[in-house]
Amino acid sequence: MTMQEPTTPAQHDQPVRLLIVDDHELVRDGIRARLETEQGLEIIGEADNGREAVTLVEQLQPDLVMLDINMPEMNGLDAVEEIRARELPCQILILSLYDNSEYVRRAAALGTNGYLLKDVSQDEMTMAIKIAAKGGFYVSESLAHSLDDENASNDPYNLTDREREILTAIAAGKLNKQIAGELDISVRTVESHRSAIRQKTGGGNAAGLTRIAAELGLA
Amino acid sequence: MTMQEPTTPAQHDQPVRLLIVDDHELVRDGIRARLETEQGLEIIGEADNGREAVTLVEQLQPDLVMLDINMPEMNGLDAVEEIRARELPCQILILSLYDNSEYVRRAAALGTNGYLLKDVSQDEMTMAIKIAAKGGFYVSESLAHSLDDENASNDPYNLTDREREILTAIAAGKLNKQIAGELDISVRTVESHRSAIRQKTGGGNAAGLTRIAAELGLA
DNA sequence: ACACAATTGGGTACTTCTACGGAGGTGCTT
DNA sequence: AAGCACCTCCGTAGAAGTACCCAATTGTGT
Repeated sequence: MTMQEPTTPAQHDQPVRLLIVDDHELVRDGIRARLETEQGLEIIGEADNGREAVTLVEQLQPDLVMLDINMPEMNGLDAVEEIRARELPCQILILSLYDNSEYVRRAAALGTNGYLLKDVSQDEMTMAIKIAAKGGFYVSESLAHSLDDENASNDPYNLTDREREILTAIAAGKLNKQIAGELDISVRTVESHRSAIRQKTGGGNAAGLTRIAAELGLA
Repeated sequence: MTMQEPTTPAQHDQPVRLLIVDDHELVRDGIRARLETEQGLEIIGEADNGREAVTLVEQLQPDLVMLDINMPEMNGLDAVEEIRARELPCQILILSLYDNSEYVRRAAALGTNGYLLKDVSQDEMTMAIKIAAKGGFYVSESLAHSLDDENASNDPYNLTDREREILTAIAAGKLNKQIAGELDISVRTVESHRSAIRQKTGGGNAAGLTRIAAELGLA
């Protein structure tokens, strides 16, 4: 996650050309409202799903893309992969509902330029845009914090790392046997963890656990 | 859902005093941005969860509350119950992500004044507010349509009514036995439906089905 | 009257999960 | 060194869900 050379260095007189991608018009309007008073920013387009986003990036060649993760058709992270695969030069700033450290890591690994939560303040958003436009990488305060101590992040149940890992797999509909195979441990061990998770969360059967996983942003 | 007498008739010279409730500041900003050009509207406060919403309704006595459903602490529908229980006079307009007919029905049953989806256009939103402020009831075009033919709503899997009902119960973590009890049918019948749901959706085990339920807005 | 879908219920055999119980090893903190 | 949390694994038993098969009833539309 080092400061990388911008793929398209922002000319310091040209405005930053911005593409907004979110499946909710209301959110896009919110972003517009926040940014329209900013100098040196120009919103050149909007998309409401990942597939459209890729197309528009290709057509409009924006300097910066603000990208939601959860969208129909094609999600934000997959869109990033596609954009990077096609070598379309632009900075990408992720704007997500979920403070899921896995998302953040994947986003960083894919070469995005920042990760914002949707409860971000106006000031933080404009700052993040400036940093991202210059090719830096910005994460929300709260997230940066939760990345430090890896655990705790958003977890009122005090699950351990292993338990969260297994809960994620359960929520994905995997069987204990599968999970055991993937983690290279015994089925009995998976059962133990599963049992511990149930006890900590009070989350009954697989369906209940899946809801809790979603609640924790592990979905 | 008949046209009911407004609990607080909107004086036609006084502006409508509006309280915005959504757990995402960004969405609140979007609403603000859309409404600030409107005449006869005054945003007097914001809240980011249901509990705070109830408190603010009591303190500020708004004419109209725009209320999200999915929020931490206390969800929107529960907040409506509380507001109605305390007999706080105000119109309530639900603004939700989900076009779930159950939500709409529950919202209508609780005496709200409308149900908007978050992908609502600016025009539709202002219209809905005007109608709601006068004590009417407004539903999004798309939703009104899906309420007609009860089925289909948002369901690419062609589930039947009964199957959706049972899927909802499964997602709630209920056991087949419980579901059978509540619906007063045999466990075997629940299994039959469950099996049909699995086949239609390809949704493997309980965890998978729960994810699909969430996807369909039945969570 | 007939076809069709939906709902209901069942048989059998198998897999998976759940609820108890116990235990050994590792690594960190005090 | 002792305590503690975490991860690992096991036994036994029963409950729950899954995968196949089947059929009767009801209602809807043609």
